[in-house]
Amino acid sequence: MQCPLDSKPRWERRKDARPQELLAAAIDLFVERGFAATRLEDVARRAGVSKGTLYLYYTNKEELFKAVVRGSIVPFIGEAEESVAEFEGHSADLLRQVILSWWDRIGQSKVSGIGKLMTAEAGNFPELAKFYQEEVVVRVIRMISTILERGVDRNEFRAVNVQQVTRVLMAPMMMLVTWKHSAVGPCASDDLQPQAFLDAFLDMALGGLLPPAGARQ
Amino acid sequence: MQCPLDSKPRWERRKDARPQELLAAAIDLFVERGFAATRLEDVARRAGVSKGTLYLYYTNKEELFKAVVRGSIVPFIGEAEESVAEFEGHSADLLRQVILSWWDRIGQSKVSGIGKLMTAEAGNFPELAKFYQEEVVVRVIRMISTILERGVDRNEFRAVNVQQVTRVLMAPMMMLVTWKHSAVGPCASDDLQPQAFLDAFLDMALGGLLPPAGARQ
Amino acid sequence: MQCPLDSKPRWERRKDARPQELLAAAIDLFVERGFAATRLEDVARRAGVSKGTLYLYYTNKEELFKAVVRGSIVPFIGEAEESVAEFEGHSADLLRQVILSWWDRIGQSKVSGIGKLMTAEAGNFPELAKFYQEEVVVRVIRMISTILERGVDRNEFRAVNVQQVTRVLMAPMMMLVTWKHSAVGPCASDDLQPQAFLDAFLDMALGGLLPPAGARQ
Amino acid sequence: MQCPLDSKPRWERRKDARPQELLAAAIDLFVERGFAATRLEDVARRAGVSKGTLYLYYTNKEELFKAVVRGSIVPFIGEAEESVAEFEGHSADLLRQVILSWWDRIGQSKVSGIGKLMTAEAGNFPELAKFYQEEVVVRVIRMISTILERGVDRNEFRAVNVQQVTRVLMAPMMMLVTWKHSAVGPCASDDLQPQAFLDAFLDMALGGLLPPAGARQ
DNA sequence: AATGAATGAGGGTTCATTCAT
DNA sequence: TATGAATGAACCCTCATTCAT
Repeated sequence: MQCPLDSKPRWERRKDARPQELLAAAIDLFVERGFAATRLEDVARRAGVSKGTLYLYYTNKEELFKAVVRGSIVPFIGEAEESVAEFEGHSADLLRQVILSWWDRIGQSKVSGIGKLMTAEAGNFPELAKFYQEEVVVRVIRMISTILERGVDRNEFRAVNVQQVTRVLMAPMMMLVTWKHSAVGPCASDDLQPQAFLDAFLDMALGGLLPPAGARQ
Repeated sequence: MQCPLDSKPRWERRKDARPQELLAAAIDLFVERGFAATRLEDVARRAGVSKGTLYLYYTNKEELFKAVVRGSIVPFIGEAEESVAEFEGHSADLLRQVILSWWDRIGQSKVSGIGKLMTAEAGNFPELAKFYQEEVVVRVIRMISTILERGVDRNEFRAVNVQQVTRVLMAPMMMLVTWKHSAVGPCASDDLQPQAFLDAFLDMALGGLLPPAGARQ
Repeated sequence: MQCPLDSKPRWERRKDARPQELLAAAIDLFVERGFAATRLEDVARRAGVSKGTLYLYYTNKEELFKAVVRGSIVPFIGEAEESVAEFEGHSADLLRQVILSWWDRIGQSKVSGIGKLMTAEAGNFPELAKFYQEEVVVRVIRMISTILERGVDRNEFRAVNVQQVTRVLMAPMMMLVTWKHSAVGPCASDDLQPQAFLDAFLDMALGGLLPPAGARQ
Repeated sequence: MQCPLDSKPRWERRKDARPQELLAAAIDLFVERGFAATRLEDVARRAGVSKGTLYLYYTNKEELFKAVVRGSIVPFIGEAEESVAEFEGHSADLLRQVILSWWDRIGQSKVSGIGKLMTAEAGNFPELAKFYQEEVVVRVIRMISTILERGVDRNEFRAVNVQQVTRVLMAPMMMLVTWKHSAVGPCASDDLQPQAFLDAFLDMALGGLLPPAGARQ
């Protein structure tokens, strides 16, 4: 950890770990079964605690879900926003870096199932939808738009319609993780080749964004 | 009675209409809330009947759902398969026709919400997943693959990897309807411009399929 | 029937047969499943009529059941009572005749299942219990007691305790039919040999009733 | 608390007692109303808990019923089997002892109503029938047959047909408890004199089993 | 902090009975 | 007379949430 002399007794460290264990269990089950179909008793059991204990840390199911999002997707977004703000190179590299690190940190992991889940169940849990839209979707859109605008401003990208291209860029990523987590769909699980998909997607996307060859400096 | 030409009593006409009324109510609610979250009592109420009446027409919730699929998506697939078998022109026109008629008949309507629903809940309802995969997904894949193979055989398309391109073609369509029915996502509902999206998609798809200009006859 | 020139058209004869067809269907199902577990819809279907039609003939489930009893067991009791009243021979012969004709008409047929059914479900249907007790049980007890008293009066039987012996005589008969209709019990269905059982029972019963050999005239 | 020797808190003592309280309530109602007609809510209420609580202890209605059987009849059978295996005296005494202890532990109590219930409802609940046949009926038959064989082997009983006599011995016992629990039947409840019935039955049974006086040692 | 027993509202399904035709 | 569509109360079972310990 940060403190190499961890002065706390093992028992207390265990206690501190509880929320993390609960979040880990929760994300597994939420992604596997969806929000509504996940039973808090199962979450508690998987975390090795009792059902009542769960309520000591999270007031209810929705708060638990929010905590899952806050503990997984939101921090990534924060870091990505920072790296966008600090980046100094070519906007195409920035875009590629953001997408690949998204795939590395989110897309590949269970966390990406949260996106599919929200798409499916937002209608039944308006407060959750609002939370997710504000904490995740809006920030992602803003971040990608920012990259595009940066690229356009710096003449590294063509003068595209930023709003639409933002959506065009997000769509295939969403699709990729949706299929990855679904039991039906055009891709039997072993047919899905995410890496090849990503490569093709990036080629296409950057090909569409970079200025015509003749126009480059 | 009031209309002497209609020999059926009003009451019996209702009976004939009931299944359709129930299916209409069911599709509304299934698409709005998902399979698990839809209460049969609500379906019944929306159709203007009592809970018990629903069971006169459909054995249980899963059968009601299957009936919805059989009454909306499956017939379209059948017709599309026929039109593919009978078609005599250029494969690009066939592909365009199938996709546009899909948009017309399925994509635009509530029915398209079924796809999103199945993607989300298949894991929790394995029998439904099996049904949908067999009755819909497999047939759609086969149909699109058939079109691609036809195009390749007739030298109207390039010699693409049919299996993968089938998936690449399906993905944006799925995405389009998924966002259309979701309360969260990168597209606020009024930002989504399906027609423009479709045009762009078809341009891209056909651009990728047609042989290089020099090779065309 | 009584009128050899049956002037009624076949269609109307059919109508007259309805109640009998319903009773036949009802007894099948009541005996097979019990009173509560029998669905009137099944009764109607087996009789080849609609559920509503059943209610034209019997006001409700309990009345249907009573009609079954009235149409099967009660007439037999009436005849048995008559034959008891008219009989002129030895009381042992009378008892044997009554028991054997019971076996012939009731015990062997489905009707005997009614006895088991009432024993089991009387507690849940007090009105039915009252009806059955009055229309069947009390009359059977009275009839057998009458035979015993007749035998004792005529010095054909020993001076037994009529009340208790009545029960002792009824018990094995009830048992026989109960097992005949049950899916559990000490007798796998093919082990039960009713005829042998009856012979043994009659030997025992009459052996216990007839006066000691030395006392006979 | 009030009793310092009892280290468990009152609340936990309740938890330990719950299963027994629920079984007690269940047996009352099952015997009173039968399996199908017993509502779990009533069982719960009679045990002083809510409907949901019942499911903390028993997975479903059938399991509750099995628990009732396992907690009442099955243990008795186990003990009886042991006492049969260990017994060293005359087989007639063994038979008498087994029957009288059955009457003491089962016949006299509500538990005996289970037998009547199963006879009546086995047809509608095949899994329950299988369970009861295996756990109870088969073992009882085996036990009684064992006693009879023992008696025959030791020349304490005549060489009877063991299979049939087993059934003949069981029949009156079944009948006794069936009437005891029934609202209809030849015995108004206050006329039934079980003790006298048992005495007569044992006299008869042993009379039929013991070798003729002249043959005894 | 931790437990886990208890709750009770709610959803799927069944079926006797009614009633317009 | 005959139909069968419609009803609605009832029952089994689930699960988020509470709370005494």
